[in-house]
Amino acid sequence: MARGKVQLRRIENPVHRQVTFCKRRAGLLKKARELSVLCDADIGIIIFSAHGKLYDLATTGTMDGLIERYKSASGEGMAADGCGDQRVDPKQEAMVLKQEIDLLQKGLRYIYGNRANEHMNVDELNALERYLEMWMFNIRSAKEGMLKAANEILQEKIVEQHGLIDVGMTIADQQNGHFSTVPMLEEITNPLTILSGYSTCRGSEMGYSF
Amino acid sequence: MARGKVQLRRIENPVHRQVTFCKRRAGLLKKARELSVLCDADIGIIIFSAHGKLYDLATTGTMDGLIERYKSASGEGMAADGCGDQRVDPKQEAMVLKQEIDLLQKGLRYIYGNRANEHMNVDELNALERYLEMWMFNIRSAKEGMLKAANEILQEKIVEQHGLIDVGMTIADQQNGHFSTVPMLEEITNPLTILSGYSTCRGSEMGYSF
DNA sequence: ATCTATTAATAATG
DNA sequence: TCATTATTAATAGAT
Repeated sequence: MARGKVQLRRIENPVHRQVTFCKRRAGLLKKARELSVLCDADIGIIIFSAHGKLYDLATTGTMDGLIERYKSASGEGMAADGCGDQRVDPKQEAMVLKQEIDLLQKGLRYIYGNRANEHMNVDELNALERYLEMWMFNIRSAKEGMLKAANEILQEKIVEQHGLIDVGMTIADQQNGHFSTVPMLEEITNPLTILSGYSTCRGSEMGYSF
Repeated sequence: MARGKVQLRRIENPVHRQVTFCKRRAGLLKKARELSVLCDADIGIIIFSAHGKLYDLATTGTMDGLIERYKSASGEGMAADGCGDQRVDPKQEAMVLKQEIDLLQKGLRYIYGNRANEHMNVDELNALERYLEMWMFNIRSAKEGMLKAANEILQEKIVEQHGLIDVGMTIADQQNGHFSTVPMLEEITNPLTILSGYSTCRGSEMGYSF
């Protein structure tokens, strides 16, 4: 994509190769971040340079979390369960949650000390910040008592867009045998998980500041 | 890269989002293959769609192989801490920390669990909110610190006197449009534990690289 | 590291 | 889903 077409083979000149590696590696990670944000995907990338140096990216949670999720997801594909919708799979949901908790815990450790051992990169900090923004938004919604109305709108939106009601609601229904006639925070969708109802409430757009 | 600039936020229209996901996912994997071939790199990519479907790529061997290699490579450099962290009273600290984690966990359960019996009262919500605010503040400060360090390396010239704050403000502003106040380092405290101090973190210590 | 001439990717559209 | 194309984005080569 530049002065001259590129041949799809190993670049022999070591200097050129190194330069291209840096540039394209940056480009690849940028693309991954964009895809993650634009399409609500969770992406992990592992890159070993020719000399064995590691570069990585996890757009959600930590790489370890993504790896665990990968192992469980890739392992189950060929076995029993047939063709259920994976969205509602509690295991999947749990893996996502676990990843996010991993990140929160990592953030805790980072903030509390032992900084020498904790290397959070900008991406992880950004992810953590996004989670906190959403979480805070939800808390404030609860406090302001606006949740009920917001929730109804949100649920309608979700139902019409995905034809799906969040898992938690179903579980709560089963556990309690009934559902509260005055829904409060129970109905809010996963605050840390972008794949659920989070659509109109980016923290950065809420106009709060401190 | 097409008719109209793209905004870096979640695509709301589900159809557009799905189409973009397919296209950009293909593009990302293609870029990864190219980088791998051109520069002799070993690359693994894990993608979970918003619906939890897994897509992956391993340019060399298997994903499991890359994962193993990743684990051994990232595991290095992790040593016992032992660094003289000046805590006041470890037991006191632990108690405070435990209380705060309990609160966070309760908040998590509250938001995630959809349990009618898990109602947090307003005081708890307020406390949780304050924690999150401070946490977020520190995260943004950390990001700012990284950028500032990077900037210093780049410019190799440090602004004099109060000029340093101006630099911080500018960078922070560019990073997130909603940064209302510029932190002064003296004021930054541990987000969850107000007792403990805050030590500035150099960006160079934090695996910041693009 | 930066700068551009080019190619490559892709958003909108059919 | 598949093809087209007007634009933007990425980047190879040069500095």
